[in-house]
Amino acid sequence: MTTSQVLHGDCGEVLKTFAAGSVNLIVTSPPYADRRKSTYGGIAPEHYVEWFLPRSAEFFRVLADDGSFVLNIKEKAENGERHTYVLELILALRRQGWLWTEEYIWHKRNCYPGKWPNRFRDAWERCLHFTKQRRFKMNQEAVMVPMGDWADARLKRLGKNDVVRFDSQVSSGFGKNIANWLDRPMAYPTNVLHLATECSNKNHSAAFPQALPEWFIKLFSDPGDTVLDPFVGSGTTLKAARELGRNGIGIDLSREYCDMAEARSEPFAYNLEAELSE
Amino acid sequence: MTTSQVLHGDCGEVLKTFAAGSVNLIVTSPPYADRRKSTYGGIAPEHYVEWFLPRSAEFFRVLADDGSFVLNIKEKAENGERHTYVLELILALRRQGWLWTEEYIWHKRNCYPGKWPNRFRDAWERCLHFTKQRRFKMNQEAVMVPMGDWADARLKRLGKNDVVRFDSQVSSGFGKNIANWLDRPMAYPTNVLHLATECSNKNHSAAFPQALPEWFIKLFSDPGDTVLDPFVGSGTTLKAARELGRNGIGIDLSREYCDMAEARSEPFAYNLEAELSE
DNA sequence: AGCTCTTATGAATCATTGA
DNA sequence: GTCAATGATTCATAAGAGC
Repeated sequence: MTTSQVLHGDCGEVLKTFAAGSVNLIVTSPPYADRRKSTYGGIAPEHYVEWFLPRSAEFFRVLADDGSFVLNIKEKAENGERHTYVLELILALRRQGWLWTEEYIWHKRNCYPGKWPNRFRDAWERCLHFTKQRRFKMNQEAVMVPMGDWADARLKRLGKNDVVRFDSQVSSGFGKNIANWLDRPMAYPTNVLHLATECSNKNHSAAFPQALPEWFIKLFSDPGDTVLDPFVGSGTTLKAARELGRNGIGIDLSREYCDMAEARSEPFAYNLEAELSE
Repeated sequence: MTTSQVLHGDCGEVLKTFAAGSVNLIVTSPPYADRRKSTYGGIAPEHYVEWFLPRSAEFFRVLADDGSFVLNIKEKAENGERHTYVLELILALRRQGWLWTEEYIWHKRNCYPGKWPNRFRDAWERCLHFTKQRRFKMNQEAVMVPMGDWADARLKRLGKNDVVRFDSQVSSGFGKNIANWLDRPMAYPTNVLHLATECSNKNHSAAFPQALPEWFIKLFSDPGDTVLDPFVGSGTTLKAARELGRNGIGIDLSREYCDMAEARSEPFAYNLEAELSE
């Protein structure tokens, strides 16, 4: 039996009540600089690192030694330039003791529209992977993908509604009907995740599609483990954790977000069937 | 009439003979840390920034005020961690006066194989875009891509040799037969470039596929402009520049690479027809 | 031509061995 | 101890053979 709980407050404070090493995986998409002004006061880019570090110190303490910390983030462009606070954050986290193990790329197929004279639409975000040790828990087989030439052969007789499309060969295989492929030869994915942003039918800004935390939860935790999202927002990470048989803990400064996350991660919520049939 | 020339020597020295502002675009893939030991002696990661900065100072001087500098690079993983010298290089280049305008992602479809306990195969590289001013030359229309639904319809009756394949919808459209699409509705690409590494039939390591410099040359220069590759290697950038009607200048420390680049960029080389029919 | 099959090979990374 | 060299692992392509 797994549990989900949502805690209200600043994760830097709330986590102080947690036992050291009590969390197996942290997956989060923190408030970006100058965003979510209502809840976090809109952290200025220049102060982002100093705002982040005391919180990541608690992440380090509560994370198990073989655990992983996955940080989904992307620097904004302002006044014609990319900000450097994410680069500085990576350097600062290493000084705090984290190992910068890998940088995964989330390639957003349908990214935000727009047109500017000096840049194209931004179609990718960083998923920074930090660990405490060089050896950590990694279930590579849990995210394997059908091999390339199968997709080739299959493509020639595809109908328009075949959901597979570009998911398979190109990338890490977030095709929804991946279960059909289990008898095919499988290959390991790469460090580029290729999936669409979720078209949110709820009335809040969808941070990331559920497939994103799902992938990392399958990869870096076992069933029965505990997954933490210290900036839980609308609760996508908790919902993914619950559906994969992991215990979920979410924290958020906003009472409104906490309520929403709790509703979505509650197994007997009124909209369970609707969600499962997605 | 455009020209191509290849100069032998260290770009930091050779460029001192160039007039300020005489180059419109710099596209290069420098030797990565600890790679290409035979020619560059394998720059150690710890000294990469100090090795790079005097050379990029010359890049800054010879680049026109509305020009661009595109740097293709990727940090290596060693002892379980990603190195940070590329992050430090970005910060150092900004201190040198460059604007870090954008970071494009080159998504390599066929990346190097391998299996390790702590990471997947690396399928992407950075294409860092630096400029001297906030307003610079950018021909967005030159790299437009056919829109999704047409590519969708087309895909259903594709033969294996139809070059389009996954290029179109997913990404920035490096399909070779883009000329066929001119009457189609077009869209602007994103900052994720999606193309395969070139399997080189020459006896040297192919740095990047020709489509990569082609894309940036079309985007950030006009016909008749001058394109510089200060680490020209096998000469892919020069070949792309010549075929797009730009003047090309290549520099390399290795006499062997210089000869190769010169042969490939020479319009009346013996293998011209073979190259054009590719 | 067009298709299928085989083979070679990469801007790689890690564990192991030996000096 | 540290450091350099070697082997194991892996898959999307191109190129070539055969039909």
